[in-house]
Amino acid sequence: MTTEKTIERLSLYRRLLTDLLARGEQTVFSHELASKTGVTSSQVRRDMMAIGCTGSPSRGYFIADLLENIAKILDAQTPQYAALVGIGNLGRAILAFFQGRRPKLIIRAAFDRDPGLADRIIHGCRCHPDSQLDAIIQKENIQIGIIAVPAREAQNVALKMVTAGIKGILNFAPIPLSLTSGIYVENIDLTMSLEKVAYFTRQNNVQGKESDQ
Amino acid sequence: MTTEKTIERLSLYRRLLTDLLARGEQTVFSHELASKTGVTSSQVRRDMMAIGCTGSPSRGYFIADLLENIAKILDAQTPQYAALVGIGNLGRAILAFFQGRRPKLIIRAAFDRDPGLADRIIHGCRCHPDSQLDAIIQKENIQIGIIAVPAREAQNVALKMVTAGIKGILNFAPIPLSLTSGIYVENIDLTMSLEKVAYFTRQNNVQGKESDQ
DNA sequence: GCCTGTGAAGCTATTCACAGCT
DNA sequence: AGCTGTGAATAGCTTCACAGGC
Repeated sequence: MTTEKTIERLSLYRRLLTDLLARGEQTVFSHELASKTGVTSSQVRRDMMAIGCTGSPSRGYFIADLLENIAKILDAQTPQYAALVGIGNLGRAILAFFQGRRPKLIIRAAFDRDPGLADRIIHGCRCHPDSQLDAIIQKENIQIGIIAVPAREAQNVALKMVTAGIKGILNFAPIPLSLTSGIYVENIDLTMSLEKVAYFTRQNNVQGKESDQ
Repeated sequence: MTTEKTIERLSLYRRLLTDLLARGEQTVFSHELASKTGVTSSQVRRDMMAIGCTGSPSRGYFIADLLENIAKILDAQTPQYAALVGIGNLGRAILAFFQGRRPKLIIRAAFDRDPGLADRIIHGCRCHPDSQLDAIIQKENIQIGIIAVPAREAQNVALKMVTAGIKGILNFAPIPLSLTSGIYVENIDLTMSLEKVAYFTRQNNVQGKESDQ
């Protein structure tokens, strides 16, 4: 099975490979991809194996082939839709990030408590008042939720999402959500990440721990 | 030694524990903390062991004791300063998140290419033009950098940070930075995270993989 | 009886090391 | 000579399971 860590690396490889292809490269060796992404070349070869790609000792891997196989794993056949809740600075940043990036993964609706935002279009995504969350998620067949509201509202929003039929959540609120199992939750916790950097920066100063990637 | 994963959980525990303490709780059992954070109770006990906390079978752990020991690990003795580069939506969201959250971890300066922002104060943090990056990082003894600029500028900003003396970086740009070793880099890659959620949401639908935390 | 503390076991992820190919 | 593909080894992380204490 394709594990969580592998999926993360595939997403990373894809960006690098897309770039290489755009520059006219046709093939790539495992050690090249490795040094650009900060993993080892064995790791790259293992990952290529996992997605059923095969290279040749003389040329390495065909970039187009890799991209095709990565897409087969990462992209849905039919488009997947996501809904964002919380159109503050963070929400807008997220919309900007994804705008038209992946044809098979689209943020189709955004919600906010502030009714003043209703019907505005931000980075190509239509805004709605909170109250329509349930109806629109169901009507538009949205399966992914993105939570970008303050901590105290997050649990509540998550429950509403699940009720509306959402199956996976990307949560930016710095609290663990408690939901019925069967819902995939990915947490991005900015506070935690900064504390982590602060910690390892100190260790660095003291004892010279190596950089990652 | 205290590993990366442990540090992440400690940050999480701390938030939960702060909350519990504020509600008047004095003690907590490993399984309570476990269910609130989505880890197992063995894991909690292991982590408590790692930070030198000890509980009693009848009462569990003293919350105040845990918080003190967690702070001993996560917080610096003297304040640590961070600098943010890129005051767009993402940058502002980050500033809002951290404003006064941790007395020992302060975003002391923000930089942007847009000179129109110079000398404004956003969420308590003073903005500066790009050109002063080097001087201010050195003068203010800033050791942590936060990169919230578009992908194409990130590598360049990172190099400038390192030249100015920064030792750890929190990178939001969706490309791996290549830096001299000895600099700790933590990447937060929004595109990757959303692709990951999309992937596991699909798997969920197909075969019922369990939710994490 | 229900908890903590922890050695031992089990899992997962990564790296080693080398046979085989070109 | 330098690369891929991969079994075997290693390292890292989590859970099991149970002794010991309240």
